[in-house]
Amino acid sequence: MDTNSSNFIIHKIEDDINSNKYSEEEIITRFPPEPNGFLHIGHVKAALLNYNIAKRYGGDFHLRFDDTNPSKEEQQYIDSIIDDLKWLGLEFDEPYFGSNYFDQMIDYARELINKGLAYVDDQTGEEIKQNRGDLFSPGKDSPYRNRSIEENLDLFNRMVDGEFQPGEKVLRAKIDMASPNMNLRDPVIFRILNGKNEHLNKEYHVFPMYDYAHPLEDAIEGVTHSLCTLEFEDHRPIYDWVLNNIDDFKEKPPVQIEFARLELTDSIVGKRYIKQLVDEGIVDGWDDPRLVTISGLRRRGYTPEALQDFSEEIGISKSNSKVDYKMLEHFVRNDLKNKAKRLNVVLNPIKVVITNYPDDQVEELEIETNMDNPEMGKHKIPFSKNLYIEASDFMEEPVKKYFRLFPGNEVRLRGAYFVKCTDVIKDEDGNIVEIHCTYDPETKSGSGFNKRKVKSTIHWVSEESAVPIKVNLYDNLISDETFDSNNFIENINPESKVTVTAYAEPEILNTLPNEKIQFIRNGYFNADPKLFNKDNLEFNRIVELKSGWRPPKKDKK
RNA sequence: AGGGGUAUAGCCAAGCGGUAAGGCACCAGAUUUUGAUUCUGGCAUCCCGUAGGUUCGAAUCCUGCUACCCCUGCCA
Repeated sequence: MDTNSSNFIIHKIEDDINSNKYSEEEIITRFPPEPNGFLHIGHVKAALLNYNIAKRYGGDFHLRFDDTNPSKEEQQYIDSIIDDLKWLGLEFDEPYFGSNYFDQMIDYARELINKGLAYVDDQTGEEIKQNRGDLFSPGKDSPYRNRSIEENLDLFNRMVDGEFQPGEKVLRAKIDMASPNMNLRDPVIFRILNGKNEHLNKEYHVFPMYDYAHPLEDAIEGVTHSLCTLEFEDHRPIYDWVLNNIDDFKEKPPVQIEFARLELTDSIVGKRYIKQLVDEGIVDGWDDPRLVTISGLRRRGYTPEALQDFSEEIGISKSNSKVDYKMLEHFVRNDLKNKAKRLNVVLNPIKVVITNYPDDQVEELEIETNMDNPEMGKHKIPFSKNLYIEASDFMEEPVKKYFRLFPGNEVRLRGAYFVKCTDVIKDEDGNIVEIHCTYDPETKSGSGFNKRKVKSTIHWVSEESAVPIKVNLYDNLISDETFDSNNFIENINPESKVTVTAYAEPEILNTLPNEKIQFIRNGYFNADPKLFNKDNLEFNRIVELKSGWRPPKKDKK
């Protein structure tokens, strides 16, 4: 299944299986997003990691919404997360919700109070902060730290009942105000928020904090291995503390294992930053094709297979790293090369006239839809006297090693004939208006002609039958060097999206929404399902083709 | 009285005491009706952040050092 199987996480799990702590089928993993935004490529890595581990052992995988902060969470995010994960290819039962366990969490808090391990603190937020100390000096005990169990219980019950205002009181774990680990300096475990839990449709006056809620959510669901990102390493002691102090779970608590989050060059990964782009209207929405959100990548035309392969290949480790964006692009190309229709589409046209071709003749030529995948069959393409070719496929004064069209040179028109450039027609300002060529009827595609060879094949469309289409050419939103978390918005590439009108062969009219098409020599494109309409076709470029040759830079003086 | 992590090629990443997998990128060549794809070869020649140590043998074990990342929300 997964090739990169021998990593440190698998080792730990395998140890647990070999020592009979768990049988293979008992392994349960979970992917726990907070529903406060859309999923992105980083979540793909995390979700797939958890999912593939559960699959590997025949255990269970849970999608669980970590919805402990009602002020940030919205139904639209829950919906999108489910949709995106299903699209990615994950299969799971009804999602779990952390908020379903609020009543149990409140009960467990009473257990902690009864054990003298939690207390109600009346300090203000500012006082708590002051007394926490800092990285180099210990904190000070709260004056309320030694209240009696009875008083704590009474106060907590009144918090739960809604007798107090937000900020008035919190419930804290009684651990160690002098711990070198800040997370252990009596962390707040319940705060007062007079919010309605939308999902449960029930009023709550206290909401649990992540550090308290997460281990309990895992334990309640029977999760065995709780995989999270590196920044939670310092939280592992509190994770363990909570479970070791609750009788129901102290026997066989889940273990937290951390791995490095995904970073990608030339892109903005990170919900916080993506949300800012969306909120400020810099992109069109969470599914803007320039974003590395799952929905953005999907709209751009990326496939689930490509994301899965990518995710597999980047591996899992604990070192902070930044994966080259080219790696992602490689896996879409790789997935699409045998799936996409390959059509002649001219992005930047220049007119060609075949001077020795009959004026009104139109030939219906047959052309393979994907030369590397004969199963995709053939389709018809009309050929006539007046054509468009790609401007970059012609050079009036060719540079060395240029073997496309130039005066006196002969090339093949893909699926048609050899043509030789005889003339270049210009207007009074010296701009090229059209290129005149002659064709050789003997060289018709498929005729087996082999008396002479050409060094290049170029794509074309006939002027009369060309279908104008709208094409969005995307570039990265930002370059790796310009990413600065404080003011990255200033460095957004204004040309990250450029829309051009292109000319396509008529076969494009048989395109379906979301279908992938390779525009010969111009890369892979996706029929944007959101903008798709038969009278006004719009495509997004997924990724460019690799090019063994690029036109030389404009003369640098 | 700070604590917790991580260092293997341009970028990811295997490796778990027996003599540096794989992928991306890149380079060279072959095939090619897309300068794509495909194929072949080359890409860490006393080397695994660094300095020592243990060992017949070290990227793997030990010690010191250095660099980078995370932590002082009633966010997750």
